[in-house]
Amino acid sequence: MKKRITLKGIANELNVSISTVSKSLKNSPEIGEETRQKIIAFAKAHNYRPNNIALSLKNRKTKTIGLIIPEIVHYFFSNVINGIEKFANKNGYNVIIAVSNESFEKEVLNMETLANGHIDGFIISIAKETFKKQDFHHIQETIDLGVPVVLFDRVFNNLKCDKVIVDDKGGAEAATSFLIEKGKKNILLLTTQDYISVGNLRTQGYIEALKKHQIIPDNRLIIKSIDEASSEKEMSYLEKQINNLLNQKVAIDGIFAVNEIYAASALKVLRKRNINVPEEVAIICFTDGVISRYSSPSLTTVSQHAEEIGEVSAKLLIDKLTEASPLEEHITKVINCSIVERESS
Amino acid sequence: MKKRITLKGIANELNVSISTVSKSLKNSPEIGEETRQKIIAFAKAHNYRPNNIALSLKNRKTKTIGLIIPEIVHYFFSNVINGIEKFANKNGYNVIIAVSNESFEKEVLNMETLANGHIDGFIISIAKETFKKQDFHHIQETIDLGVPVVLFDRVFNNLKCDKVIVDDKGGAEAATSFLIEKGKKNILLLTTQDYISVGNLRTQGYIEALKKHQIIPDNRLIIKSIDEASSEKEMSYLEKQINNLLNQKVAIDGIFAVNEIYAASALKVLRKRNINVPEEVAIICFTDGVISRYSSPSLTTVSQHAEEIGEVSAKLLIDKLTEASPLEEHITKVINCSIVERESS
DNA sequence: ATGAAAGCGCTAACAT
DNA sequence: ATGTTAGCGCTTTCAT
Repeated sequence: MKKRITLKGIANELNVSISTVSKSLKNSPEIGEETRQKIIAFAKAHNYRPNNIALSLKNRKTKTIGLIIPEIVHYFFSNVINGIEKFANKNGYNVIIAVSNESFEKEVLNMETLANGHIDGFIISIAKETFKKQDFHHIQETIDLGVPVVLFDRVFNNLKCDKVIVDDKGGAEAATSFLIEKGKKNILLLTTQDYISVGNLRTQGYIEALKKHQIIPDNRLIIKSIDEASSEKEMSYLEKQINNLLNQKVAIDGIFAVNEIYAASALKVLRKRNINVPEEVAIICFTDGVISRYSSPSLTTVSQHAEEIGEVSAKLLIDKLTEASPLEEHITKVINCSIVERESS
Repeated sequence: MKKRITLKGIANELNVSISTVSKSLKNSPEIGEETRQKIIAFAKAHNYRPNNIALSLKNRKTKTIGLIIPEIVHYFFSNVINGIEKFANKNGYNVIIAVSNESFEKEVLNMETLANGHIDGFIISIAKETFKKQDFHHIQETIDLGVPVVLFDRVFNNLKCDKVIVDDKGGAEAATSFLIEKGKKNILLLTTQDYISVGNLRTQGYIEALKKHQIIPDNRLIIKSIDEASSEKEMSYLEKQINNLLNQKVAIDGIFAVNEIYAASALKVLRKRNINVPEEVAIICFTDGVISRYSSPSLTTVSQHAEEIGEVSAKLLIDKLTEASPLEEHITKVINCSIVERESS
């Protein structure tokens, strides 16, 4: 276990001053050719690596980005991370991840620990609990301190910072229209309660699409899930609701689900009832994840381009960090959705 | 945008020395009650936060863990991250993530950037390409430098460090036995080529289980997938093979797949042929992920306890960092698998 | 061409 | 009880 060599170490070994070593390794023309070569050779031989911490202390730059997300075991978020990581690395930045686990307290704590010198800027997707509390002081304070912040997906409009959001309403409208254009008329919507903003937006998109096609929305065809902790419970609730509807002989020839899991629930019911997908009922859902890809039949989805969201977020932040973009101006990028067609439609 | 206040700033404002401030904030009894209170109050009012970077430079400790994984958009790995993150946070550590993307070069690069002061230790799952090259010098050098390393899942035995591995063989044996004990006799194995170590181990476990139950392994019942870049190609290859087998009227009443995707392929074929699961054919597979949970029928799986793997890895590393465990001794923890029963069996 | 010294923010041993 | 100082590793300005 040899210790990592420092400038001082090299200077001592070679009987020169620390600054001579520093300059040589930076190929400063100030230093004589011979000395420089000698120092460079020695440094290479001893595998010298500058201590980034020391650099950070001097530069006030850590070249790392703090990422705070509600959860990590999630197709959307892990893809966003991927996008951020890719772009950041390409630009010499590291990414340090903290998971809020949808908790306000953990979000605040995470920001505090990272804010003190560890990171140059934040990329955040706000926890559900924070929305419920409507308490964004921790983010506001960070911004006030001059630390650049980029919000993605779960954003709060009153915060003055860059934002990257998904065109949820537009995507939902496109999805619904897609089914209508396939000749479907009675489209069941599986969505969340209205206070969940993405669910709400997607519901709006669904209604918009119906109206555009002169279809009158039918309340019986809108099922709003309960907000259960466990997705198992949500699933069984939805299954029951769908079964009820079918038992009442309500005609359904299409289903638009605001996420994969809701679509999976529908698929389960249809399969048990021997209803053919897509011949009798076509399905489309949000989130282009593994469930959609590997279910049978595979599901047509609305892709949110999670990786792109990550890349764009990282770009916005790094532009601020490198002052490529003015610190006081803030933009909101809307990432469009696109439909990925598969067997279920 | 007020600047973050430092000890020096406080000292100046209050006309005391920096060390008086430092000591006060640490509640040192050396300092007089009155001065201390005054300083503490001032610090609080100005929202003083110590600069962690400066601390790191002094302590030679960054309180952050470097995590290097092959990919992040992956149920297993994202669960491991979750486990690491949880345990690390609880113990005051941050996690900085770098993705090798299965590339040797990126793995080496990632380690280099993080090794220079950023992190106290590494947790690594080795990239496929690194195994192909059999070049582990970057990890060896890190260990030689005295930086603790913990390897998980994809480990290389010759490296002297702590390791956390999955009991792949045991899990496969249990899975196969599980089907046998359900009365299944003709169990199809869907596995990878032998050079993929986990696939290989799981194949061994399958054969072991058959032997233990006096069943002679039948080569026709072992399908080894091709090693394609795209899982779509793999899927269609597997589907074709399974169809062939069924066309030849080879009897099959159980399927053991070494991962969810292979099981999903099988499910697809069976559904198209109207073969009932689990009545006619029971299915079990490795990886207790979302595909298994939300497919219909849902799949019985072998859970690898990814989160536990993460927690144990983090614990091993932090024990080394805090010298709770001797630096020169290395242990290998084997995490057992367990079966999660669902509809497919 | 080379080196000394200050300073980034903090701690701690050592004065006073 | 409070202050001075050195030092963590490095950069940079200002001597020599």
